[in-house]
Amino acid sequence: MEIKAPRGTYDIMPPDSTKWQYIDRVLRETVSLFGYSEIKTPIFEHTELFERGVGETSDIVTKEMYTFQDKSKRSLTLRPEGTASCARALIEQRVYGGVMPVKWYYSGPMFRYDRPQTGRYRQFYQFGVEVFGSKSPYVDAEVIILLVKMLEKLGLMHCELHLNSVGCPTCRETYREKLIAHIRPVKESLCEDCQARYDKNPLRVLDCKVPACLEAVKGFPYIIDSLCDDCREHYAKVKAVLEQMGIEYIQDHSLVRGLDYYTNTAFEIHIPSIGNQSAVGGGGRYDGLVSACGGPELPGIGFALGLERLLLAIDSLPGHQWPDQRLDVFLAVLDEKYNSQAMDTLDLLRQAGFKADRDYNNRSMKAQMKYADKLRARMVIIMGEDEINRGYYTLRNMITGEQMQIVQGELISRLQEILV
RNA sequence: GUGGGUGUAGCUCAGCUGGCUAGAGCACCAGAUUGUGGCUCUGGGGGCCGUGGGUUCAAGUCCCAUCAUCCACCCCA
Repeated sequence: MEIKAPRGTYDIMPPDSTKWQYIDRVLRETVSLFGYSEIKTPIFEHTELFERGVGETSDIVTKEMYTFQDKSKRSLTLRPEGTASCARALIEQRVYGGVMPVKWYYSGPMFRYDRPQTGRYRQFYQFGVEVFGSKSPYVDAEVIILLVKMLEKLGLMHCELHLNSVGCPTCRETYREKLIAHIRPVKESLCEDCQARYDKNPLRVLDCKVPACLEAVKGFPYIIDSLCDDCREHYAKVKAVLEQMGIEYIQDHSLVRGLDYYTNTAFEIHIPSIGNQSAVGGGGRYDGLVSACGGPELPGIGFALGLERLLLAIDSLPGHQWPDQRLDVFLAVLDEKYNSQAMDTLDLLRQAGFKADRDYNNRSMKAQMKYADKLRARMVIIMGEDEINRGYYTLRNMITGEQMQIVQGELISRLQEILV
């Protein structure tokens, strides 16, 4: 019986792994420019952290978590997202006692028991940022600017930024009443799920895609018209800064985040060309999170990018070329008896900073040339009987086909001339 | 959790209404070129036809189940 990777998981293999390295590198460089530092948290946490931090009524907590008991009967859960762990670390390490705000980023696997689909897996990869300790709308704007910049650096210039404000608990309550009043007369025509949402979390009726529901809620009141003075001002400032920076956005009145701790600014980035799972990134402000996790009242804001979806989006870019992986030098060794010289030469090449490799399977010259071609070597050094006896190297340029003989002492300097 | 599609060589797939030793292209290995890659030609290795059961003289082909995978809903990144 062959053992396979569990449902919804997959291996990232060469050559694809270089794409992942590339994406991760570009994202890290970009957040670093904005002053963010990396945080690495455990991949599993106490289940209670996610129940409190993500929201007990959310779909993630109620049906998508990988929860298990360890040998001491602790209930642990593989992290379904990154924000709760950041909040926990902030509290546990007493970071809030220091310089504010703190700006963190993380990158790694998350786990949700979902039905796998295009751009959706049970173990998937997210890259996220969090800022704790500032209420400034400029921080909201900076985070969104950063998000757009990260996508631009990956060549994703044409993304849809959806923006909304979900207000604070006070204005959300006012809005909730207005919305309920609007929906009540048409409640019977809603889908089953929405009838349940009507009682528990009516805001979520707004992002239901069932045609009957879309029709029923038509003309619904907008939450941004119910915001209190503070929230309205905050939102206006965020939008003003985005406009100043030339970032276009779509006011999306039905953008309601699924996680309970979000306040004020909410945003999502969509790339429609990758299909129905088009949200590549999303986030918002969560001023209630840290206290909900048992810490002090401390504002926060952040977002996460789905790396599988980013990769899909980059792949769908017309004419996009991933950076290619080439070998600088391949060493063709024509007889096993030259192995010890070959290892010295390899060492020399690598010390000089060249990506160098050789054949270890005692293949024929022809097979080694083919192998060098597969490895996309730019140069091949041939070490055969004549070379060893007379103290020179034969150097073949695999791109131009030129071939030359050089004395041993000049190998590195000649390669540097050719390859740099 | 709901609905639909698909499982045949490492990969992409063909195999009509059940009927000889199951095929192609690509990839891999070797040779043509006994010290030279990409092109061409020749040859070779490699399949319990996803798994289990059933119908039949006979199943890759039909039926059931199961697993996996893909697509959509849902949810989200």
